[in-house]
Formats: sequence, C-alpha cells, structure tokens
Amino acid sequence: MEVENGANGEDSSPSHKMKEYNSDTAQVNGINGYSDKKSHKSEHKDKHRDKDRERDKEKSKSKEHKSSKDKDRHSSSSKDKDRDKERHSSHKSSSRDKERSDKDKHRDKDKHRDEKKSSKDKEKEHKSSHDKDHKSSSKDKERKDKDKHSSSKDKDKDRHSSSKDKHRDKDKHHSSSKDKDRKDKNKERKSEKESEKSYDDEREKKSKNHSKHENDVGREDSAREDSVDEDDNKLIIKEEPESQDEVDDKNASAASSCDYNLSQFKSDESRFEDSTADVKQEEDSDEDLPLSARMEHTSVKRKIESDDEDDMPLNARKKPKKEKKEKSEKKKKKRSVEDDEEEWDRPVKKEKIKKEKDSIKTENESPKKGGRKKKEEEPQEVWKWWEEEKKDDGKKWKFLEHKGPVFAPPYEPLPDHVKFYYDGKEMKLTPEAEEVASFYSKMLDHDYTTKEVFNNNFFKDWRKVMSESERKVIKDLKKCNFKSMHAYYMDLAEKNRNRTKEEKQALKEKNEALIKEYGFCNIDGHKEKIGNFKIEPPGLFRGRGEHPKMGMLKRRVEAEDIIINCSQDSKIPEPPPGHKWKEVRHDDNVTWLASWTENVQNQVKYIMLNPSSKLKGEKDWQKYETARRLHKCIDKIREEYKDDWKSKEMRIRQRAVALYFIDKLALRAGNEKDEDQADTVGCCSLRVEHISLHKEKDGKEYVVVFDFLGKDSIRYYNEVPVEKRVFKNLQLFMEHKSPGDDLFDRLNTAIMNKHLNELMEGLTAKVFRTYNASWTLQQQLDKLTNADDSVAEKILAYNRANRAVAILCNHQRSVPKGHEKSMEKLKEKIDAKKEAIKDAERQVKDAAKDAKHGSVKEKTVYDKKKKMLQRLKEQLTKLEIQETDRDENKTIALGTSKLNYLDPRISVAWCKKYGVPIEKIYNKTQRDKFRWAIDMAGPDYVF
DNA sequence: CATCGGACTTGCTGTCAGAATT
DNA sequence: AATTCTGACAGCAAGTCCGATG
Repeated sequence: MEVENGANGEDSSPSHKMKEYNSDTAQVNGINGYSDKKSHKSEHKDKHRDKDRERDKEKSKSKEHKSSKDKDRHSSSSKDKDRDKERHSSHKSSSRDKERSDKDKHRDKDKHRDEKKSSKDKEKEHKSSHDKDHKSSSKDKERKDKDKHSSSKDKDKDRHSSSKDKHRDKDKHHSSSKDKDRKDKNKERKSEKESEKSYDDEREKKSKNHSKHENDVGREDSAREDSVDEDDNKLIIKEEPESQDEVDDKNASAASSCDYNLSQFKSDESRFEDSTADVKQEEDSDEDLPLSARMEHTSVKRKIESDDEDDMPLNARKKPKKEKKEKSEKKKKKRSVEDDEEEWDRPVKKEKIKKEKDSIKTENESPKKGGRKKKEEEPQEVWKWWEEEKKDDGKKWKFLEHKGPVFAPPYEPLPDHVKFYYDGKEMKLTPEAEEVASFYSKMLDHDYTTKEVFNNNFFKDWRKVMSESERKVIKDLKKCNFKSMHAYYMDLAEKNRNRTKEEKQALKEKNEALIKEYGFCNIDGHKEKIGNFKIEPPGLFRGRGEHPKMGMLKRRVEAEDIIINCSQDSKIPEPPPGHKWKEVRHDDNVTWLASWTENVQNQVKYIMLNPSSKLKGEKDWQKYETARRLHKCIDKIREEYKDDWKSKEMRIRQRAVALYFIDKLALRAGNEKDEDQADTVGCCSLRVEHISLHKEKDGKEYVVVFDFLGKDSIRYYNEVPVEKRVFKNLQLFMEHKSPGDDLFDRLNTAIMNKHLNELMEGLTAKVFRTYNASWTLQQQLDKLTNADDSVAEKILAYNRANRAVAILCNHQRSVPKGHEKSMEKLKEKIDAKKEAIKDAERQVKDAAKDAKHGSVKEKTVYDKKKKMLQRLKEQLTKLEIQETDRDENKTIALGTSKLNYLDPRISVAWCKKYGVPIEKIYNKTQRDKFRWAIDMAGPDYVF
C-alpha cells in the first residue's frame, strides 16, 4: 500500500484524505472518524428587530469582538467531544446522573423563558451577548487547545470525560452568539456593500478601459490582464516570468495536489498538465509582499470604484426573506396547535391481516429457519426494465395501483399500576397527554433528555396536548416523575425480547402478511415493492446535531393528512373506517404513492417505491451515466476552472475555486439553510471561520485546513495542500471578512449549478461526487487487485477501494460499541489458530515419516493432515484479513458510498473479472437494488 | 431573479434477527 | 439452550436540485 509519491514530496500529505485508507495512517490528519455533531446555530428568529441595536453595540466594541470571534472560529473543532459523548451516552448512565443535575440547573432558566415567550428573543439576545463576552472566552479557549492536541487516541479518552456538561450549555450559548455574529456581520456587510461594490466596479471599469471584456481574458492578453489584475488586487496579479525550476516545481505540485489518491496520481498528473503549463506562465510572483501591504493597496483602490450591480456579494442583493418566513412560521404554529388540540387523537388504524395468499407463502415459510437467504429465491421473474426502451416524456407511470399506507398502531394506554407523578403526587393523565409523556419516558435513558433545548421543546409541545386542568397543574418538567412509566416500558421491551419462538413466529407471519398486502403496488402491470409503506409513528423529533427543534412533538398522522396518488382507473385504496383521505390525485409526473406533511419541519413526506423498482433503478442508472459523461469532459472543465482562477471577476473566481473544491474534495454543494435547522454547511455555504490558511504546514506549502460540520452535523476536517493560485484567491476572498461571513459571498448553489449545466447538460455539483467516487473505486480496484490472490484477499482489496471512496466522501460512523473488545477477541483467535498450525505442522511431519515407508493407510493419513494444515493456514489468513479490514473500518462507513456513489457496474465487472462471487460484495438487498447492473455489466465494463 | 416548496437522493443510527459462540 | 455478536434493514433526518411563483 504505498501511498507516497515522494518525488515531489508534495502530496505525501497525510492530509490528503484519499490516502488514508492506508490503514495506519488513517488517523493522521484527524479525519479519523471522530466527526462531531453539534451546531453552532440556535434559535434566532426575529433577530433583526434587535439588529440595529446590536450592530451599534458591536461597532463600539469591535475590538473585543474580534478576539472573541477568533475563538469562536475554533469552536467547531472543540466539539468533538460532545458528539462523541452524545454517541456514547447510552452507555454512560453513571455520568448521566450528573448531567441531569446540570440540566436541572438550567431548567429554571428554561421555565422562565417559556413563560415569557414574548420577550424570549430579546432575552436571548442579551444572553448571547453576555455569553459572548464572558463565557466563550476562557472555556472555549481551553477546549480549543484541548482539541487541537487531542490525537485520535486522546479522543477516545475525551469521549469519556465528564466535563461535558459544563460545556454543553456553554456551547449552546456560545453558538448562539456566534450565530448572531455571523448574521450581524452579514448585515454589516450589506451596509458596506457600497464599498464592496465599488471595488468590483472599479475592476470592471478598468477592464473596460483596457478594452477587454471580462469574459474573454485570453492568454494573448496576459500582459494587459496582468496590469488590470495588478490594479485591483495584487494577489493574482503581477505575473513575472519564473525560473525553470519554479516552473517545474509548480507542474509537479499542481499535479500532485490534485491527485485523489495514489493510484490516480498518474492520471491526475496528465489531467492537469496542460493547465498547469498555463498557470506557470502567469503565476504570480508577488507572494513576497506582505499581505497587509497588498491589502492596503487594494483598499485604496477600492474607493475609486464605480458601480456594477453584477459583481456584488450575493447577500447584498438578497431581499429580506424574513417576513415571509415569519408568516409561514405563524401559519405553522397555528396549524399545529389546531391539530394538536382538535384532531389529536382519533382512533386510527386498521389492522386487517389478510391471509388470502398465505397458502403459497407458507410453503416457503416453513423452512423458515433458513432465513432470508433461502427464502424468496427471486419469486417472480425479474422485470428487466433495463432492456426495454425508455421514453423520456417525464411520465413516471401509466398505471399505478396500491392499497394505501399502513398507519401507526394506536396508542395503548398505560395499565393502572403504572403511574405518573407530579411534584410527588400521583396523577392520572388524559390519554392524549399520557401518550406524549410516554414518548418522553421511553427516552429517559437517552442523552438528549438532558438537553435544554430538547426539554424545552418537549415540554412546550406537551403542554399543548394537555387538558385545561392538566395544564394548570403541570408547569415544571422538573417536577415530573416518569420513572414508573419508564420502568414499565423497559420491562415491556424486555418482555418483547424474551418472546417465545411461537410468539415470534406469529408476529413474523403477521408482519409478512402485512407486507404482502400493503408492501407492493402494481405499476404498469408489474408488481413492485414499496419502500416505506408504513407511516411514521408519532414521537419526539430528534434532529441531528444541535437541532433547534429537537424534542418537539411529531404528531400522529391520520388519513385526513394523507394525499393518495394512483391511477384514475385503479382501485383506489380505502381509508380506515370512519376516515377519509385528504385528497386523492392522479399525478403521473411523480413517483410517490402517498404523501403527508409532517408537522415539525413542515416538510412533505412520501411513500415511494423500493430501490429495486424500475423507477428508482432507472434513475440510479441515469445518475451513473451522467457521471460517465462528466468523465468525458472533466479535463476540459478542470482546465476551465483553473483559468477562471485568474478571472477579473470576483464571482467567477469564487465559482472556480469552489468548483475546484467540489471536484477535488468531493464536497457537497452547500445550499443555504433556514435558521431553524442545525447549522451545517457545504461548499458554497462555507464561511470564513471554516477554513484556515497556512502558507506552510507540516512541510507542505499552501495548505488549507477545512474544519466544518457538514450534512448530519458530521465534522469534516481535512488539511489540503492546494495550488498557489487557489491559496491566493482564498486569501483574497477572506480579506475584510469576519469569521461568520460567507467565504464565497458571490456564489450560491443555484449559480454554481447553472454554470455547471452550461458546461455539460445535466451536470450539477453532486455529479462530481458520484463521478469522483466511482472513478476512484475503479482506479483503486485496478491498483489493488491481484489476479492470483485468494478470494478473501480480493475482497479485502475491494473493501479498501471502497474505503478510499468513503474517506473521500467523508462517510463516517461512530466506532461500534465494543470494537476494542471484538478486536481483542479476534487477536486471541488468531493466536489460537497459529498454535493450531504449529501443532498441525508437527503432525504433518510425523505423518510424512510414517508415510514414507508406510502402507496406503498411512499415506492417506498424511494427505489428510496436509490438507488440514492447508485449511488451517487459509483460516488464519482469513482471520488476519478480517482483522485489518475491521480495524481500518472502525470509523468509516462503507455502506453509503456503496449504495449511492459507486457505479455498481464497476463492482460487478470486477467480480466477474476476478471470479469473486457477487454475494461477497453485495448482500441481498443490494443485489436487488443493483439487479440491472448485475445483469448488464460484463467483466470488461469500464466506467 | 429571489424565494419557496415539492420531489427525490443521501446518510447515519438504532434495532433486531439470525449466526456464531459458549 | 443461552448468550453474544454482527450484518442487514428500517427508519427517518437532512441533503440536493428544480420549477413555480410573485
């Protein structure tokens, strides 16, 4: 597994993710799977009411501010611990108690807040500004340092540290202040836009003066361009011829810094060669000039500029979207109140379990023991839709018939002996309130019942469903005692686990019957599996990361909420008795069978088909085809964005740099997010605080360190050496911005995707992820597979290739519980096996002697022994492979990339080529999903 | 064109059944 | 048979992208 490409010493970067599949290095740059979840964001609605005041304040103390912000910037990395804790919380009941008490401390506050909702926002403002000034400083620093130094090993320890609580609330406040910072800053920026504007405008003017239009900055004009650049920003600007050495150097670095992984190195090199040549010509030489000097220079320039609406930061152009939002907020609220109070508990549910076709089924089922593997050997013949001609009329189906969704089972009230106590006194709750209480009581073990936000949200929503009299009494969550309920549910769960075989069998049959009836639909004459035909049961919402809505009540969904979609001429599904559907429609432009709007986030949820279905499969296939098309023009696109790094237009430069990240690092696009969601970012929404620039780091030049929370609040940490020009551009983008400002202030996903679509039809940011993932897999497979390895070794190679992709895409998982332990066990096993082999070897020797002059019988004994030894040895290697594999996989999740990013045909082809059974790579569901690929890809398929 | 919401994909985690082990 | 371990999967949250809308 050699990774390094030593020659140019450039990209030996452990920081480069792709390399890390390399077992032992996996931790090097901290990608090591300890992603942390948390958000910097918190509830800040209505903030701008106070905006002006705030702004003034801020201005007056801009200095202090700055320092506290600096700290903030690092806070994200400091939160690992929290996440880890979160993850492991369930095993730490001991520390939990402690936490609880902490929590209690905060409850008073909460209550307070709750009761004066109207003044809540203000209060928060205050609070956060206080926090900003007082709290965040010392603690954050502390944590920051800690984090900085915590290696992966340390982190293991950290996660068990008990200082968590102290920090939790801090974090929150802290994050809220930060958030505010960010927003306010943006506002400030808005007000500053004139100067911004003029900055760009001047540039524009200049370029016009030079009789050059923005878009056609040709190389021929480099002289002119240079001078232009020089005027408007020296970073990119003055280009001086370089010595040959430098040129060479750059070539090397350009190539290597773009390499996705070792095996790709070569191809990358060639990919980037051409453009590098250009770069070198124009490479700036002004690096020696101190930044500040350059800044001055530029800022002077800016003043002279004129106007140009076009090149203005996006947020300056944005219209206030607040009002609308507020409105919809209100609507939401109103609605949910109504719902909660009026239609809260209608008995739902039908649980018809039809057994019509059971006869057929039972035959398959009797040898059930065989489990999934044996049963359902492709029941009906497969619909080979991929062999049919497809038409592109946007119609998703011609005929669609199904039986509607299955509703969550109704609430079962508590038996009489299970009590709820308020303030020490027993209290019988109305069923509505009791149900919601039950949600909470079931979660008592969970860490999030220690979170302030969670508890507040829960309590608020809970009170909404209480009766008038209950509401009068129950005013403090602290005084609620759910213990009895909790015990009851634990007990119930325990009992369920201990169900007898018969009971289990019965349940299973029941379930299968349900699937049989509701789990399939008829689409264009074919029977296809539905993905999720069960409606989500009510419960408490648990967002990921530091979600402001965690703990809110997720209402029970009724037929009255559901829109049914099916063919007009189909048998329309029956609503449960006494109910009716919200609507029945016949929309063949969409693929869903039913939908409803969920009350917490106000989003539409759908019932759709299983991934094995044609509808999904075709889309999937198409996705990979798009990625392959990208492969054909990727060189051109790369060249182009490299050119754009030199563009005179800020927006184009930003776009080009962002695209570079998307391409090279497989970052997500990064849409803007609402404030009532956890604060996570992607490429276009990166903020200044999320990257730091190092002219030199660990022996590498121009290193950009990314540290932010991405989707699902998974931490992305990566140290990436970039090309100098990118580095300079980033410096430019970051000038005069505070940590909370957008890094790419003239860019958003819409702009990016629009541009991409112009480059290639159907191209969007996420295609790069697919493309680079699949491409990497193919490269890695080529590189890592030896035709004469054993199957186990080949599989290891596959997993490693897969892992390289997972690392690229930053697919992480929490370290499985008891990973340590299971590793130890494995080791023991290996040792035992080694012993056995030694023993067997001795025996073989003995037998060999006997066999020499022995009879036939002794010879067979010898043969037998030899075979045994052979087998043992195989087992040993297998175990050893398992060991490395598992260890390397500790924090890396392979599933997501396998399922969503890797062209299955690559894997299929690989299996066919090297004689690896497909089942070793894909389990049953995966094989179902990728049936099309398994069928169509031959051993020679290349991506 | 900004914004919103709908539709669909992507992604992590907890649970549970079946396999492995004792 | 009991217990532990593990992979598969359900579940559902959270992204991306697009087109309608004003």
